[in-house]
Amino acid sequence: MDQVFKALADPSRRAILDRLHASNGQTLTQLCEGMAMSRQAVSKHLAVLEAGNLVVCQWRGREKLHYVNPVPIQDIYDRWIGKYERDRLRALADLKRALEDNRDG
Amino acid sequence: MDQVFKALADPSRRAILDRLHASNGQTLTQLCEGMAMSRQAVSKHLAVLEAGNLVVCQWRGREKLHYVNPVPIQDIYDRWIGKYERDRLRALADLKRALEDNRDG
DNA sequence: TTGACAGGCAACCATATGGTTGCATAATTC
DNA sequence: GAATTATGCAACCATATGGTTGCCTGTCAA
Repeated sequence: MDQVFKALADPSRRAILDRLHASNGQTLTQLCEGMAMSRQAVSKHLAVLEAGNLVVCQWRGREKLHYVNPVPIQDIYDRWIGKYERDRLRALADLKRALEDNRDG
Repeated sequence: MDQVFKALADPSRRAILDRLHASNGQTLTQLCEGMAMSRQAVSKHLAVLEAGNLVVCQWRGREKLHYVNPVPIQDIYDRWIGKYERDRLRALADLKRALEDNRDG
């Protein structure tokens, strides 16, 4: 779980995920196009995404195809975001009450 | 948005959010209890959470009360995770097909 | 009014991170 | 089989990050 959050923390990696989301199964070279950094840098980012299981690879000859794996993102929602969403109104009410208490006192 | 992801990337900060989620409106000193690090470290983490607007503060005398703000988390879901969730089945189908194509070829 | 308490600021440190370059290896293609 | 293409590995570098310690300020209570 930590590796997923870590992987998502970098904007370049989120950009890579977005590109794969737009067109799944791209090679490293394809992903490098228009990425304003060296192939090695992109490769490292992909390694981090793989470590977080956000991207899954498939070798075809000398090409490495990259696919988005949506499962960890779903997990983050289920185990983490959903929990906060559920109590969203309560949290906002807490904030509001704190502000009001302060105004009164 | 980037600051929100950055804030969520650290396990200590997620722990702080969880503690506030369990009991909202805690002071710095309260949050430090059982946190295996100095007050300054916790204070820095809270500053990062505030920068990402995940935590909102309210001064009461010499005490600083901390409240979870659920809005950025909701935003992440709306603008980011939801997008991937929507195409989850398609992405999984992509993966499956890639594996099968490889098996055939 | 003096001491204790809650918190902030600044300097410092070790390690993690994001990036680079150079070279090596495996698969194509001519 | 030789050149090209796709990728990996390793060393290196600057900066970001997470942590510490020491000291300062403001508030509350005896």
